This record gives sequence, C-alpha cells and structure tokens, in this order.
Amino acid sequence: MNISTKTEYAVRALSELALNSADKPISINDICKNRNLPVKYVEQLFRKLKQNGLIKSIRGAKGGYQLALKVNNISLKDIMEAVDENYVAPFCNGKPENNVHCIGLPCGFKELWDEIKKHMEKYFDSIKLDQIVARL
Amino acid sequence: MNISTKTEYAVRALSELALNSADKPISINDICKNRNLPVKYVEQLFRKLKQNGLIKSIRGAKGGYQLALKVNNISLKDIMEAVDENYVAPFCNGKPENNVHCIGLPCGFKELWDEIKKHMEKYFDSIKLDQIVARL
DNA sequence: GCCAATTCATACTAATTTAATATGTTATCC
DNA sequence: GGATAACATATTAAATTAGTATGAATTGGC
Repeated sequence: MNISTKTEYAVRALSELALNSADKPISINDICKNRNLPVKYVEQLFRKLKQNGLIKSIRGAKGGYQLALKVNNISLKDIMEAVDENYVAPFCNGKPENNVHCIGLPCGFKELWDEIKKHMEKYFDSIKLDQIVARL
Repeated sequence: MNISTKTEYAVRALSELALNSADKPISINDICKNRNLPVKYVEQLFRKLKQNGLIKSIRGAKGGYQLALKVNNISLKDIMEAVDENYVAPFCNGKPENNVHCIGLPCGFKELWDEIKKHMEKYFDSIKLDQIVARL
C-alpha cells in the first residue's frame, strides 16, 4: 500500500506540463531535464497517459506534449489508473484461482477489499492536478 | 497501491482468532489448516502482531494465540502497521537522499503524500476487526 | 532532400521487494 | 522424555518494478 514511483514520476511530469505547456508543447527531454527524471521511463509512462486521454502529443522536431484536459479535470485517480493500472488490487479478487485460501469456506473478504477499493478510488478522484500544482 | 498478501493473511488469521480463541488459545497450525495459509509465513506475521501487542501467546504443547485486545479495538490500520510497516510509503519522504528529483527545486510533493498518508491511516483505523468478522 | 529532434514501440536487464521455505531452539503439557 | 507449539534467523524463490537499449516513424527547418 504505497504510492508507486510510476505515480510519483507521472505526477511530477504532469505538473511540469500543467505549468509550462499552455502555449507550446514541451518535450520529454526538457521535462526530465527540469525535474531530474529518467527519460526512457517517463516516455513509457507518457505513452500510457496518452492512451488514457490525459495528454496529447505533437510528433517530430519542436514536438512534445500538452495536457489534453483541463487541469481541474485530471485527478490523481486518472493518473494512477493510467500508469499503474491495478493501483488498488487486493489479493482476493473473488476469482477462484486467486482465492485458494477460502476453499470450501464462504469468503467474506472480497466484499471488504472491494469496499476499500471503492473508498480509495473516490478519494484519489477528489484530488485534482490543479490542486497539486497550486501547492508547488 | 494495493493490499499486500501480508495484510490479507494477517486479517484472515486474526479473524480465525476472533472467532475461535475466546476460551482457549488456537495454534498457528490449526489456523493455517482451517484457512489454508502457509504456516511458516504466518508465524512470522504473528511474531510481529505480538510485538505490536495485538495478540498474546501461550508457549508449549496446547499453546497457541489469542487476541490481546477487544475485537472492536483492533483496526485494519493496526494490523497493517504491525505486519507491513510502511504500508503507506510515498516515494518522496522529504529526506534529501530520497528526493533526488527535486534538486534545487522547492518540492511541494511531500505535503501531498503526507496528506494522502494521513487520510489513509484515518480510514484504515476506522475499520475494526469486529466489523470484518461480522461479515464472514 | 536531409538532418536533427522528437514521439512511438518493444525487448531486455537490473534491482528491489515480497513470499515462502528451511533449520533449529526453547518452553510446556502429559 | 516425547510431542507440540512458540520463537528466531537465515536462506531461497518468485514476482514486481525500475530502468536501459535499440530502433522505427514523424516532422520542422535549413
């Protein structure tokens, strides 16, 4: 139960976008230079963020990335979901193959983990990028 | 960001204690037989749970474990904290050696992670063992 | 048209963490 | 004194995560 490096890097990089890409796109290279992040790793994260519609890209020289949505419309949940897909993944997901510990027993744990998951998603969804950036 | 196996196992095993150890202690062997958990692994978890004052033990034959506190006085947070110490551990903890990404920059991220951590702790602390057991 | 800058894509390696096992000691009941 | 069970530590195995390497496709500017 912790914030993954993926999430942390994504938040850092997206903050850079939020602050500096309003008029012209900013390249991963510049972002990583500014924020001291590993270029190739961030590239991977950005591909996922793009697939999830959080950012848009311009290819070729002078290209780079910009936010695809308003800063107040991108939540920490969106970021985590994009970059770290099962960011809330309890062990028992109710599927028999993952539930070897409850053989022959009624398993009341799935419900619990589901509830926790729902709570967390709601909470992370309430934290928006603009609030994050406002504090920097 | 997920519920670790450690936490899951601990909750399962403690549920067994909550249900079946009121009058006489129950051994790890029995718990693990009932709940299909790896004995030696659970032993390790129980040592930590004991160190943290959540359970008490009776050594020797006919020995075993019992809860050291009321079921409504043991929270999911207590369990996680005991068994999975940094169960909420964001990457940037404000210490310089973990904060290489903010060299020369004011780092506003620590605050954010701290706030998240506080929220989670409060939430997990609100979930007590009796509520968990009541659902099984 | 070509070169540099840049995104896009995949494969691979390294490091770290987590899960699980192995071995053995100590205490206690019968 | 033997069986049972907690206690303790070390080791191995598996899985995940972080990071690197390589290279193709796209585009702007000279």
